[in-house]
Amino acid sequence: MKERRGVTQKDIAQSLGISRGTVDRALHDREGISDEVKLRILSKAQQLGYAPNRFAQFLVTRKQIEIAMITPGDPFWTRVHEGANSFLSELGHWLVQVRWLETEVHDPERETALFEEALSAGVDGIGVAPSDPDLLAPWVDRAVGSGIPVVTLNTDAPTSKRLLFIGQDPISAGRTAAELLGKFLLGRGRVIILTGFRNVLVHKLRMTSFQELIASDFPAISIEGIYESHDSDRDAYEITRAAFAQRGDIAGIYLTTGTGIGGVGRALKEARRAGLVRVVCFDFLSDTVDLLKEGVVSASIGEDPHSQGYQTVKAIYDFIVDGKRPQGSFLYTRTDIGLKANIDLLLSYGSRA
Amino acid sequence: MKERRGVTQKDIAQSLGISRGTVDRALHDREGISDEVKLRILSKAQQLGYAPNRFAQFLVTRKQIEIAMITPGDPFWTRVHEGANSFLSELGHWLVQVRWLETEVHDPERETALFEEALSAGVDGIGVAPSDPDLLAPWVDRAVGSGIPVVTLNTDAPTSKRLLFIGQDPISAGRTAAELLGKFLLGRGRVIILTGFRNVLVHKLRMTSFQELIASDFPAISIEGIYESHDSDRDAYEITRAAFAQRGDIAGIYLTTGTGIGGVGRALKEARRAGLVRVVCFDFLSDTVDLLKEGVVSASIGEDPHSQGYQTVKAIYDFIVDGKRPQGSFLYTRTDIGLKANIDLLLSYGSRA
DNA sequence: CTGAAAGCGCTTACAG
DNA sequence: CTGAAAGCGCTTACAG
Repeated sequence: MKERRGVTQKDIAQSLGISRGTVDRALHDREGISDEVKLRILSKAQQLGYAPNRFAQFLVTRKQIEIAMITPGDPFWTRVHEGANSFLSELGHWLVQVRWLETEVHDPERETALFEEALSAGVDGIGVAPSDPDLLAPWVDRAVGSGIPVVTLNTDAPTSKRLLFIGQDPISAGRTAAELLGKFLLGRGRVIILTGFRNVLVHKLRMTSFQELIASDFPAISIEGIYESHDSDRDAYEITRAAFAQRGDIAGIYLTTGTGIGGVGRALKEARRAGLVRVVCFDFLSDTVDLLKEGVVSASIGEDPHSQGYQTVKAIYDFIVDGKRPQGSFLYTRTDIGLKANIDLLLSYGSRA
Repeated sequence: MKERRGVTQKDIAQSLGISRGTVDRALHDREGISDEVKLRILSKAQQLGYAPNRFAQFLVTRKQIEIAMITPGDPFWTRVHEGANSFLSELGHWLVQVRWLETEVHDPERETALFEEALSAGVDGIGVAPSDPDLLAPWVDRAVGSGIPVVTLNTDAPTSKRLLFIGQDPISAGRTAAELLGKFLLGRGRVIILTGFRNVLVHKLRMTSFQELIASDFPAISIEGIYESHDSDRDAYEITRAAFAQRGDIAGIYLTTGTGIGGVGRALKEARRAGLVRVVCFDFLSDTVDLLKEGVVSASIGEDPHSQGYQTVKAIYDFIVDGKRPQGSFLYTRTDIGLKANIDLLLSYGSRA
């Protein structure tokens, strides 16, 4: 092993014949230093290629950043948590602490209450998956206004002043689903769409981008119906059952969400169409994984929850410690494609990436 | 921001009424300490929940690990390098330095020479992608024997004493390819296989696992021929051209490698079969990306080069600093599926994950 | 075998 | 506005 030796404040002080305290003041823009001396120090620092020794800094300040993560707690979010933790390597845990505040899946009131709790606890940054973006936006703006960076993950609050959104690009996601289903159907046949809620932006975008790509690249595929599953297995079951009762020649099903697939699968099995109808949906929750392995779901599209957690903590950390702003205001995670043959690998990998 | 305060050596020393130097000796198994005192110190440390302050440690020792990475330098490997660098976050660069030693794509002599160079330069760990595993194995064993951990990435040297192999599981990869092509062909039709070299283990495994899954899950698909492309565009072109001259009803092509796809594409275009024949291949090199976007390649399977670099450095670091051995002796990266609709996202993502 | 002291590079009071 | 000193938690010689 080698020894690392860089330029120190002491080096700068000596080469200028001044004290080390003054050098520190200049470097950190602290009070009580003349402009002239400051300028000389800064240019000398640049000339020598000074870089602060982070280890010495952290040793003396012992400052620990606290980041609040406000998200639901179901299995999907467990993987987000794992991702956040993996940013905090052995060293990272000294620098950053994550405070998990668990909401229910759709409980905007609780969410704002937790947001308020985080602020009053004095956290240094917040990651949140807004279930009601408009309701949360003023809270986000308040935090950002007082210097607390907020990153939205998984779902955005686009009208707010959040630093960054991290999650899937619903348009790419819908196009990927369309390309898959189009290719699985050899470019022809009848398809139905089950969307979660028509007025949820992400569901809408996953749907319209799907329709557009089908129309342009697979004109011989017809979309026979669009239904709201309300993210419920029961509704998805009824819809699928009714659709097959009405016409038996449906060749493909596109479900814009990760929930409700259990109902689709049950209806297909009952209609003896499981494995014959091509089904494309989202996420790798346990129902989906089971149905992939049974051959009932042809493919499912992931949104890389692990990376959503990792990148959220990283973005907040970089902003607080280095004042680094992200490149754009969106960071899109990848659209992983899960098949029967690769789903186990995709799942096992997340926990250690 | 909060202040972090943990248990220190000083705390242990005071509570035992001894000096701090002695505590340090016990904690690090250094010479010159009685067993009795050592035991008392260790149990007190445990009792208080002592954890060394890494920042103080690194500040005083200023030890920097040097890891040699011996790999080719083409675009694929650039992404491996990016992955390795991303492990070295701002803090990591103080702790670890990576020395890149660039080989040619298939030059075993140069590889062993570079391996020797790394050893005599006194590096602390080595990552290598062996082009001739048997030739390199004794060198690997020599390094490991003298305490220098070696990780193979992308290609393995299974008979050697390497700490870990990081790369794609060729069997999962072949099965994923088979499932894709099988589904794209609706389970029937004639397929040809182009493999790189029959005697390269990875190519062989990607081929046989493909054949097995086709035979079991898609019995109506017939494999009409198996050819060696020698990883060359020219050979791949000739093979494809000849195959289509012989019989025009080939519905699918499986290429077990990432090189040679340019030749396949050219032959398909000339035969006016581009976009009609389903093609599945590997990696996301520029030819492949272009052909995906043109619709000539239906899907390509990636091996996550970014993560191969990241995990290699991480495994070596963990071993050297914490003595941590990996769980198993294989770490399989994920088999990303690239389509026209998601390929840009997959590529852009690597550079920032 | 054990202790006391110096020093890694920085920040933070405290003097002047 | 500037300097001298103490101290963060550790390791490393140097005494005893």
